[in-house]
Amino acid sequence: MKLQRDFYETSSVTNIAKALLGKTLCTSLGGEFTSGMITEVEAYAGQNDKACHAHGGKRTARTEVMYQAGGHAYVYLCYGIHHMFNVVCNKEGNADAVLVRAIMPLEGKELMEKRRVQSVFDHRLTTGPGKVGKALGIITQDHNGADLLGDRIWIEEGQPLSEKEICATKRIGIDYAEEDALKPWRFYIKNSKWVSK
DNA sequence: AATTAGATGTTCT
DNA sequence: GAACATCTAATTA
Repeated sequence: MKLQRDFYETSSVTNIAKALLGKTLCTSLGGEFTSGMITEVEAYAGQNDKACHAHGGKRTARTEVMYQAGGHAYVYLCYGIHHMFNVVCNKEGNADAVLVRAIMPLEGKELMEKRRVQSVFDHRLTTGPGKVGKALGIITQDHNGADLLGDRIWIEEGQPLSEKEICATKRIGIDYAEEDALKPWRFYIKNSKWVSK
């Protein structure tokens, strides 16, 4: 069952981030299908969050997608190499987003391996934002702004998780964000191998 | 085992 | 030009 628009619009980013854990992220690109369970995410709270590209209500051509209604994909090219996949949250005009940092491959494992050009199949395949994008085939900005209710990229209902299985810590790689860098907005599934170390 | 360099696009100084 | 929501491979000790 594909998640509907109100899932992305009716809750706060941090709640959506937690709710996304255990769900199934699917892509069907160029006739090739892959899916994986979301095991690690980070919440970015738009205007109020210094770590977010759109903090303070800033708008650029790149961040424009984040201001759309929840349920769209924000694909961001980082360091000129890595494509990160984000889920846009909240209503149109807000710039909240959830970064998917790690998944556990379910279907299309061979395809992911091929895309990553990595011979061994272990947890390093899809643990890390740049790797997730590559494994899922999101390697261009073509998918920036894609509707998650469409048929290229979407999220389905997955494993129900209890609060006990969810762990919250501070986010990674955003030291420049001062006090916001300490916010416990990174969530992952406890006891899962499929999270970045 | 731990640190470093290098790749490289978008945005801001 | 510098910094950045990173990853890999090579080098160091």
